[in-house]
Amino acid sequence: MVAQELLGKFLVRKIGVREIVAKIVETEAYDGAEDKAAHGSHGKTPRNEVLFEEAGRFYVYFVYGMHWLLNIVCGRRDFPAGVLIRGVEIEGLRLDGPAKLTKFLKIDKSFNGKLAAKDISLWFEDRGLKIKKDQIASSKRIGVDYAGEWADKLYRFYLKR
DNA sequence: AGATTGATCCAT
DNA sequence: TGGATCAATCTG
Repeated sequence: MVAQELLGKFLVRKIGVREIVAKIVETEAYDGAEDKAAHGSHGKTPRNEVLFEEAGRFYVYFVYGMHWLLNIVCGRRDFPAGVLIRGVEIEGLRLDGPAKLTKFLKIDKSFNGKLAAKDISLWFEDRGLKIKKDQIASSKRIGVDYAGEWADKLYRFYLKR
């Protein structure tokens, strides 16, 4: 599952001459049109159409009138699966909360639909950090109580401290 | 626990 | 057109 593989990988954001390297420490998986908690479960709309694209693109959307959330699309084409980046660690500073990291990294809708790559100053790196299975914990996803049985799935993954 | 905030969606 | 909803955060 992609959500677990992303833990321990690095998200790199270049702002001007400065590169911010953020270790991914918390993710949530949203798995296809069947997942009632996922945006893709209500069909394709202008807002979520990026989710239906191929893997490797960013899906950035706005909620609660003030927060940008960063997702990476990881399903095949026309299968709306994505991983929400919920937490990162930057030089020992832990940013827990999906809107905190987007604010810190200056991520907004201009990244929506873009492929992760250096030419948009936002990309992933595998720096060879090995994550053992027993360092990964899982739990129910946050804020999706309305999703019925899907709200109880253990689709949230994070590195133990 | 409540206020905040605005894009989006669905019902009038 | 209008009101409810929402993958969140802050303050107290």
